Amino acid sequence: MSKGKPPQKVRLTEVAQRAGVSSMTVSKVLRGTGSISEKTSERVKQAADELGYVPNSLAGSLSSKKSTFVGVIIPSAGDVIFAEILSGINERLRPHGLNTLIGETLFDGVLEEEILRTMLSLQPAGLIINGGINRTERGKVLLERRNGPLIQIWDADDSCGDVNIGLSHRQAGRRMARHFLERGYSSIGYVGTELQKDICAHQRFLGFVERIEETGLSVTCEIEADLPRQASSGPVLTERLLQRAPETDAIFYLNDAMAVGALSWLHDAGVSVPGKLAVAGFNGTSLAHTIRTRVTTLDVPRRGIGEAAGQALTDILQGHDVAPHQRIDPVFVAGNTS
Amino acid sequence: MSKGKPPQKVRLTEVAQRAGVSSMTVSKVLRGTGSISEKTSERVKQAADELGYVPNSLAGSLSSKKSTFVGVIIPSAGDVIFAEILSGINERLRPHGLNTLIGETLFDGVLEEEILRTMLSLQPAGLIINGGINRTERGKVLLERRNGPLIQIWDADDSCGDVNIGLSHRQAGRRMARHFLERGYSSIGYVGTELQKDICAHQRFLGFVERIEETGLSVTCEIEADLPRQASSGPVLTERLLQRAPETDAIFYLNDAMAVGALSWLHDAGVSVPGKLAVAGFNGTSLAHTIRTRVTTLDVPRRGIGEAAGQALTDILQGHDVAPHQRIDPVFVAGNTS
DNA sequence: GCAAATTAGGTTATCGATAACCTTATCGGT
DNA sequence: ACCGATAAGGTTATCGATAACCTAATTTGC
Repeated sequence: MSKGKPPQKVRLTEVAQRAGVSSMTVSKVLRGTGSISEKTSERVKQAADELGYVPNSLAGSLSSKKSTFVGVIIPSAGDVIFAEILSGINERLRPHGLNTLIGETLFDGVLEEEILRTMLSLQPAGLIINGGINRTERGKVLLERRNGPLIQIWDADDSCGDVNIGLSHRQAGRRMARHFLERGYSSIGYVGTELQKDICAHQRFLGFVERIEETGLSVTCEIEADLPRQASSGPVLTERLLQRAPETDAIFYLNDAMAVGALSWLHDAGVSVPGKLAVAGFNGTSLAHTIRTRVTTLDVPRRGIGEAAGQALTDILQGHDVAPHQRIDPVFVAGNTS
Repeated sequence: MSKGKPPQKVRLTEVAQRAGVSSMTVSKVLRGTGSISEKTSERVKQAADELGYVPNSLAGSLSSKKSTFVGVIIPSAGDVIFAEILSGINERLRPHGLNTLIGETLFDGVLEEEILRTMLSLQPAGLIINGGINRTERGKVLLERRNGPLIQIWDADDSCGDVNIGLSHRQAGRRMARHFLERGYSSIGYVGTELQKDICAHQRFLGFVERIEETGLSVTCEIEADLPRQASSGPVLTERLLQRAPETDAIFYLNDAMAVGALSWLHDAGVSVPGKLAVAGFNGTSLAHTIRTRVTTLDVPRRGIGEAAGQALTDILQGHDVAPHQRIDPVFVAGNTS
C-alpha cells in the first residue's frame, strides 16, 4: 500500500524551479504583466500546468492590496427576488475574476452590522448592499470606512455610496393606488407584514395610502409585525381585514406571494375575484402568473438590477464613470384579479 | 474645509501602541487565545474599539492557514431550488464565522472547473458542491487537490467527497411512475429539457421510464436539449407531445415550473386536468400549490439539504464524526392534477 | 558604430497577522 | 529560602505572493 502522494504543496517557487527561472518571473507570466519572452513564458506555463499549480490568492491579495471578491449583502438569498438579483450580480462579476461573497441580513440592522464587519475584514474589492434597512450607526460608519466602490441597490429613495440602483418604492405604491382608483374601487385595503423591518415595503405602503387619501378615501390596513412575508400570511390577514371591513372591494398586498396565498383562500371562501374583491401584489414573480389566475402586479426587473449593479461595480473598478443614480422602474402588469 | 481625515489604516500595531502592549498581545486578546490578564485584555479591547479596528482576515488566514470562507458551487443562485439550499447553508455557516462564497455553474462542467480553480485559489476552509453535473477530468483532480472537507449535495446517486447529502433522483422518478400506475394511467408521457446537462433530471427521467416499462407500457417523451427549464417551455413541449400522441393521459414534467406552465396552456386549450390529462411536477416549490390548481409533485426539503450540508461541514471542521451518506427523500404531494 | 532605449529577468522589502518559542514575574510547597 | 510550576506577555520567523527597483543583454536610431 502506497503512503499516498506526499501532498507537497505547489507554490510559485516550485513552479519556478521546474521552469528554471525565478519565482518573480513565474508570477509575471501567470498574471501577464512585465515583459517575458515567449519562450520562457511557455516553459513556465507548462511547468505550472504539470505541477497543477493553484495560486494562493490570499497571499496575492495581501501583497497587492487588491482582493478578488465582492461582498453582496441582501436580506435573504432564499427569497426569489434577491436570489435573482444575486444571480444577476454574480453573472457580471465572474467574467472579471471577481468572486461573490454573500451575506444575509434577514432585514435586521444588527445582523447587517455584524456581517459588514466580517466582510470588511476580508478586504473586498467592492460592496453591493441592499438598501431599505434600519442600519445601525456603527453599520454606517463601517460602510464609510470601506475601501473600493459601494453600490446600493433596490431602494432608490435612500441614497448612500457611489452608485444607487433601484426603484422608488413610494412611487410604486402610488402607481398601484392609481390603478385601483382608475378602476373605480372605493373601499380599499392594504395587507402587509414586518413593515418595521422592511423599509421598502413600508414605503410602498405609505405611497399607496398617500395617493388613495389624496382623493378623500381612506385605506383599511391589516399589518402584522410578526408574520412572515409569505403566502401563508395572506389568508390570515385577509380574513381579519374582511371581518373588520366586509365592504372592502380591493386589496394591495405587500408582495405577490401573499397575494397568491390570499387568492387561494378567497377562492375556497367563495369570494369572487375581481367581482367582489380585487387583488394586487408586487414583484412580478413567476408565481403571480399561474394557470387561470394572473395576479395584477408591478413587475420589477430583478435580474436587471443585479446586472446593473455588477456592471457598475466593475466599471468603477476600471476607472470608468458611472451614473450615480440608476432608476429601474417596475412595470405595471394587468392581471385578471383587479 | 478640512482635508478629510487621513484614512490612516488601523492595524494590530496601532491598537497595540494605544494600549501600550505588543501586537501579539492584541492578537491574542482579540482571538481569545493565550493567557492575558483581565486588565490588559480590557484595555486592548477598548483601544481596538476606539480606533475602530477591523482585522485583516487575509493576512490572518495566510498566516494561520485557516481561512474563514466556504465555497458553495451550485448550478444557479437564481433558481428557487438552489437559492433555498444556499440560504440553508449560509444560515448554518455564519454562526461559525464562516463566509459563503458562491459559484454558479449553469450545469456546465467547463465553467465548474473554472470556478473550482478560482475558488481553490482562495483556500476555502471547505467546499459544498452540487452533484449531477458532467464534471471534467481536471475538475475532478482539482476537487481531490482541495484542503478541508468536501460535501456533495443534491445527488445521492453519485458519491464524491467526505459527505453526500441528497436524494436518489432515480428513485424519485420511479416514485412518480408508481403514482401514475396506481391511478391507472396507461398512455404516459414525459416532458423535459437540457437532460444532457442536468444529470439529476436525467436520472429522474430514467427512473420514471424504467418503472413504467417494467409494466410493459411505454413512455412518450418530448425532450428538447435547448429550451430553458422554465415555465415557458411547458406549453411548447406539451403541445408537441399531444400532437404526436393525442391519447396521452398523464405527463411527468422535469420540474414544477414547466408543469405549471403547461397547466396554464392546457387550461386555455380546453384540456381538462386531470379529467383528460394528468399532470405532475417535481420539487414542491410554492408555485406548485397556487390558488385552485395544486400540482401533484415531489416535495424536496431544499432548505433542509442546505442546513444539513452546512452542519456537516462545520461538524467536520470541529473534528466531529459525520454520517457520510445522508438521504433526504422527497415527499410525495398529491395535488388535484392527477 | 556608439549612446540611448528597450527587453528580459532577478533582488529585496513588504503586506498584516499568527505559530512557536522565549523571557520574566509570581506563587506555593516543603 | 530555594525550586519548579504557572501566568502574562514579548520576539522572531514565517505564510505566499507582489511592488518597486535593479541589472544585464539586446536592439534601435542616426
